[in-house]
Amino acid sequence: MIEYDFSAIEKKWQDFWVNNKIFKAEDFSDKPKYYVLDMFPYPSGSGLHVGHPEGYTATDILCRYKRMRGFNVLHPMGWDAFGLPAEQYAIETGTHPKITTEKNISTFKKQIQALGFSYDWDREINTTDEKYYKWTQWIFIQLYNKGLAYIDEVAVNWCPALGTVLANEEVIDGKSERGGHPVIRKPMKQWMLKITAYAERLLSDLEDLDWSEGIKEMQRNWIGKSTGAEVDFKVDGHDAEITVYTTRPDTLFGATYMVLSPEHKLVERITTPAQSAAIDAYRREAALKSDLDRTELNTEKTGVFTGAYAINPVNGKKIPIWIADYVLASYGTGAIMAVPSHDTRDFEFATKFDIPVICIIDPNAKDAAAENINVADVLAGKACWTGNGKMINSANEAGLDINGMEVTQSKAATIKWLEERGIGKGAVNYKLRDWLFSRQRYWGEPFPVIHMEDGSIRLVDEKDLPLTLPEMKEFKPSGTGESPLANAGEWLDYVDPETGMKGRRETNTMPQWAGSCWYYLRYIDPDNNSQAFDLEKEKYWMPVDLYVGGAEHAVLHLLYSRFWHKVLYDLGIVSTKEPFQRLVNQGMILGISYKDSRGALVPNDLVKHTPEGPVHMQTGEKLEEFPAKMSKSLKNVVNPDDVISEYGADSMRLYEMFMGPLEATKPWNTKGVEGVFRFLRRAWRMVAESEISDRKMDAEELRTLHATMKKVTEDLETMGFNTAISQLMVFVNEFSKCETLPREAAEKFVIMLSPFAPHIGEELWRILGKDDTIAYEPWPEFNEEFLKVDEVEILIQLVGKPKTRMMMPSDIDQKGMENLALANDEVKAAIAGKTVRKIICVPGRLVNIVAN
RNA sequence: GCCUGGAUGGCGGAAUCGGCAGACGCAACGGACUUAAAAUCCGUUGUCCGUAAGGACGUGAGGGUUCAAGUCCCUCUCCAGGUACCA
Repeated sequence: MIEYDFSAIEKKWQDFWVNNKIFKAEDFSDKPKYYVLDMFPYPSGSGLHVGHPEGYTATDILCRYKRMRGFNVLHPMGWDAFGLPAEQYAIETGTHPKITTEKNISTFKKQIQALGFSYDWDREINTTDEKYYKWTQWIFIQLYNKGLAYIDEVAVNWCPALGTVLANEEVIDGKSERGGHPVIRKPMKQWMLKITAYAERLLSDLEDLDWSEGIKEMQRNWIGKSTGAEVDFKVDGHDAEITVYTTRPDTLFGATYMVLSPEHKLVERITTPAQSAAIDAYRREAALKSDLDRTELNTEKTGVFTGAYAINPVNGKKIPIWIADYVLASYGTGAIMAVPSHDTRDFEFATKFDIPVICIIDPNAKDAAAENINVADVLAGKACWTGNGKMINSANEAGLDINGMEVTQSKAATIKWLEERGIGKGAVNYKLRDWLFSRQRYWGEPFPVIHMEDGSIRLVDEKDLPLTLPEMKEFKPSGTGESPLANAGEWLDYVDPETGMKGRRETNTMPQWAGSCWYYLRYIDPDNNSQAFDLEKEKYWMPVDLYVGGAEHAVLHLLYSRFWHKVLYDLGIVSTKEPFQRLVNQGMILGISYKDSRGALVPNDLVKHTPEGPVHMQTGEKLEEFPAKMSKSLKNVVNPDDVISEYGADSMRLYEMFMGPLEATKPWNTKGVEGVFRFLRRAWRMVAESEISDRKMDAEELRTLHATMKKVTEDLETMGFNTAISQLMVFVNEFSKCETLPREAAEKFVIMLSPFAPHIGEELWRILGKDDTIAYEPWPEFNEEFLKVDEVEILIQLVGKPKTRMMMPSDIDQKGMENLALANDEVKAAIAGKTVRKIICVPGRLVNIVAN
């Protein structure tokens, strides 16, 4: 008999799968299709961490299960390989990003293959491959032709000292992350994508998706739809109007001032000479601050009076116009009417600058009490009330009277009045902004764009794609804020072959999101050189049936790719409105960390384990164990390679799934790997090192087998991997007690184990005398018949408390249960002298006797 | 602040429709095997009281509904993720 030698077994079957293309997905098969997608990784230099294989293992188990269920499964993998780290490494070492990327991909691929995932490697894609980004560029051209791509002056984080533009996350407290140099806002010409044109569809189509409510809610918040009205205010003494957006048109009578964002285009025109110096100073200061700074310093409201007044259209009153950076240029119209009595921000501002507060809503007394707000204070303008109530002081002589109305009603009435007079209209607004689509980097897709001498923009002809990145030796920033491509020499030059007009190529590149926006479509037809993908194949495979990945992509990646997908849908080249039908986010895996009594973190290499618990190696102080994000500084990072070499890939996979529910955050505990490893060894011994017999199973064995088939099947359908594994453990615990193992039980168990631990599954299948792969064996069907028992243990409760247990026939009716229970000696003794009020019988479970 | 999750033994977690809380695994303890150890196997293990039989308590806290609540309702606390002057 052979020992369980995981390293030999795993190598053997991984080679077998790859060499025989066991997991090749077939286009247009008669079988039902099932498309399972993993979020493809950025192949970083540090290799795989234990978080990656969590989602990958879950999808792999499901794919293997679905194949056994007769599905034609598409399960591909690829590389999201453009990105900053390779470029930074290039700046430091001169190594071309292409070389770094290739090296990292090969490490990642080796690590992923060592886990035995059943990917169809013939469909591997790489976003930095010019055969791939040719089509990313092609999609950009389609976006441009549809009017969804435009150039705009947008402020970027410009760091003069580094001579480069920084991403938001590279700026900390207004300083560059590296070096701590000052960062300022500098307007630059940038490509924008008009995602806002799709805001409504991105919102409403969420409805039919099988995603967790949490993720849908995050997307809804990000899109941020609000309904209200736009209202025009005349400026006193000027031939000008200011349009404001408000969600509370009903509060117009309470508007006592108006605020423009510092960037508002009317500010210069309306500012009075006396105020202009102060206004200029304030605007200059605001321009230097990033949006982030503006919101971080949100403690004190600031602002300056322009000297001008607006006319409140409902009552003709003159109200002062201020500028303040709490009003953002990018939302709504960049101007607000301020109602300090019923908006907390306006109230703070008005209090600070002594602006009148006029109450126009009499608060609902109960609501006010619940929030500890004094109604008299609100009515006197000394407190702010944002809740419900009845309108007061809200009528004019021009036919608007909303006094006494509740909020919704008064809103509608006001909008109607404004619309009739042409001074306002109902309006909808979204927080969602257009997508800043250019980066000042080398390592990204070049835009297929030429800026011509005469100022026009020309797109590269589709037949001339891909526009490849030029070979360069230096990847340093250009120093002007442009991408390193500004130094690309001849590559930049373009001459129109017919007119001879000169042009210069776009030097921006696309962001990392671009390649990941449509990769799921390329897997469908990865080698197509005449189309992004074949339309018939797309119809066959789409949509993605299950998409699994980390929650960190909940908003941006998923929103951006949904947007591109809808554009492609409108172009008629994809057949579904949405790309990802079902989405599951795997939880984070935490490492074990330690802290001392003061709560200070202690790196794991300074911790000594004693029988009394962990202590500090140097001070001997007792430490407390707790889960924390894996990080280099805490030295609590678990490397999958180490786990695999010690316990094998099957144990690694099994443990990742056994830890807890896929979507939960859970701490890694290497002792737990040992536990599942022991289970696999027990399973090995049970099948490979004990006698397999053709004897008939007894009723109890049949029940265990069929209960296991039922539980594992149902748990796979709901992705309850941890409980499926525990049932397989129960099976092994039961059948290990048998002298000989019935052949049927052995075979069905090995089939059920194989999606979770495929290497040992294949090997045990061989040992059971089979000579084909187990990957396409039909999944075993359980039979409810065998789950039946003649007698069940019924709990007898007395007034809801467990009293005793007794056996009863399993098909007994409620009356029979009652009779048997009352005939029980213990029950008789317990209810002696008491009156039975009520008896509740739950078949198969319990009898509850209410007596006193 | 707001939105979304969550809180169950020493630890990770389990518990269809409200129906025996703690499956399965880890750790710990006891035993068998062994010269010994490892490995393996068998057993114990929610807490408290009790020699025992047995009893009381127990799913973040408090209240409620019910014959019966981890599960349903109300109030609160804490933790995680997201978001942040969005008018």
